[in-house]
Amino acid sequence: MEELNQVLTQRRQKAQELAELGVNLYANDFKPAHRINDILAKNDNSDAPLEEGVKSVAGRIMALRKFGKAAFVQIQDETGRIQVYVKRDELGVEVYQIFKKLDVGDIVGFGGVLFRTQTGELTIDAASLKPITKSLRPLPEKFHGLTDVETRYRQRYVDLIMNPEVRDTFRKRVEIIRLIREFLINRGFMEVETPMMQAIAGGATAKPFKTHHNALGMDLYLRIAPELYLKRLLVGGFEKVFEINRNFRNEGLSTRHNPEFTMLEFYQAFATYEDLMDLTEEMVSYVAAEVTGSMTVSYQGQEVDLSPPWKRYTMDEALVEVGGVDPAVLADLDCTRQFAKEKGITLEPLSGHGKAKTELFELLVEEKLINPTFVTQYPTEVSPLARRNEKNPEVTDRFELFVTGREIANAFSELNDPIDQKERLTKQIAERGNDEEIFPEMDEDFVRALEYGMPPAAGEGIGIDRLVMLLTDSASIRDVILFPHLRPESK
RNA sequence: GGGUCGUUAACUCAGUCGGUAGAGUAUCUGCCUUUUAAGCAGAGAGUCGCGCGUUCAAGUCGCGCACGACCCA
Repeated sequence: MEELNQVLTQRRQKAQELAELGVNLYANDFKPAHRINDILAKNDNSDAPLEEGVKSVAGRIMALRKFGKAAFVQIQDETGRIQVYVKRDELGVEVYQIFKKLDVGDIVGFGGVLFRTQTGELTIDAASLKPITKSLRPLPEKFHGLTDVETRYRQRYVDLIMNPEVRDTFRKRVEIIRLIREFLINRGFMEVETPMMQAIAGGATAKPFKTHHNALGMDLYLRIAPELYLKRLLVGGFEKVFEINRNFRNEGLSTRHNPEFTMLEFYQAFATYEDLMDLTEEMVSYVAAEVTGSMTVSYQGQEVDLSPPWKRYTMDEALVEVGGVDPAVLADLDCTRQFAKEKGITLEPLSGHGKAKTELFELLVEEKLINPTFVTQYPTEVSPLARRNEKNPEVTDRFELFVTGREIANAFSELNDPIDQKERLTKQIAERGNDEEIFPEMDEDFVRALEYGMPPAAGEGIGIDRLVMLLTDSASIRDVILFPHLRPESK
């Protein structure tokens, strides 16, 4: 138990004194009839007469300016803040006695009629007062608020009380997800739920979290991707499915990585990756316009234009046009490898042309793609689950979407040839066989599903956290996750 | 994993050359019935992240650790 300092002790004493005055410190019998923002909105014209009648609101005291026998109180509910004017002569001596023991941070209810102060501020003239919840801890200072990022993440509840822009970011996050759902459902997609705990962590290459099921006596992994299950649903005959849910990857934390993060994955039968480029353009620009009211967003000082159509490059085109690479270098494997080496890239002896190009792309091109850009024709070598291009089997019918230099989406026409798929998975497993933190295993059931026949389809994953970062101008993924992972507090 | 920076009152921050710690807000007391970071007068409040070392003396210098931020891998 934390030792009580002076301030905490005084709060507890006040709470005791209020209790002795007959106040229920944690009452739950006050039903506010109005929300603060509604009152503000309906009375925002300073020339028009104010609404008549008693308003009742409940919220947290955020500021308290006390005079001898009167006071101005700022109270905040979920929707906003309003000022309340409290007078001893109106409330009566006994109620005012109780009022004087209230603190910033307490939750109270007020009833009264509206008026404007001499400076024109809309104010409730309190006729009644109801203490609802006593706060035993002081809020941060009123001018600077709470700025310490560690405390903001560890005590998000205080962050949310103090920082309206943080509340706004998380409202936008919810809205973005709602709009995506609506968009997909309106186009005939069905939202599904697939296992978060999987016996084989497939669908991506990443280190999984391991857990154990006692009754079954077996290890399970938290999923790194839902992909292989969503494809099983295509086999089952559902033609347009999506899932918005958490993936878990047992890797480092950074401004762009949280061990659990939210992915949208969707799959559409009889569609190609080109269809998904159109859909993605439409969906993201629609969501952006709805959430921000504009097709251009400012991200960390950069202007980003989201209006469609978006630029589309093949990887080779992007290397030449954006990365400034000589086309002759890309034409020949040895030239490409040599060029990559000059750029400081170390390649495994067995890695081929595609791997070299992808490394060069990451180094020379990615960070330059500020406005939304689709990059297509990813090498087959780095795309184990994607369908080969009919004309050039070295590349796949795949794209990634980049905005502000970051990957936002990854999509491809899905490989549905079970023989090819099994070979590629076998190769992939062999390649990562030495990493003890990855648990490679052939998903025989997935291959069996493909053997029944999966309709041709295209699928896509969109990192929701990164999309929310873009649309809320947030520098860190921790600013768009309510409770980001941190190390335990020391002590 | 490496580098840089940070950690001082509940919050936001100062702290000089190493000499036993300061401000504003918040809190407490008194005055104050239209304030807007309300005002005036007074008071209390600190394990200077943790540990070890150097020194007569450490918030300050050194080393280690913890937590966080940013950059790099």
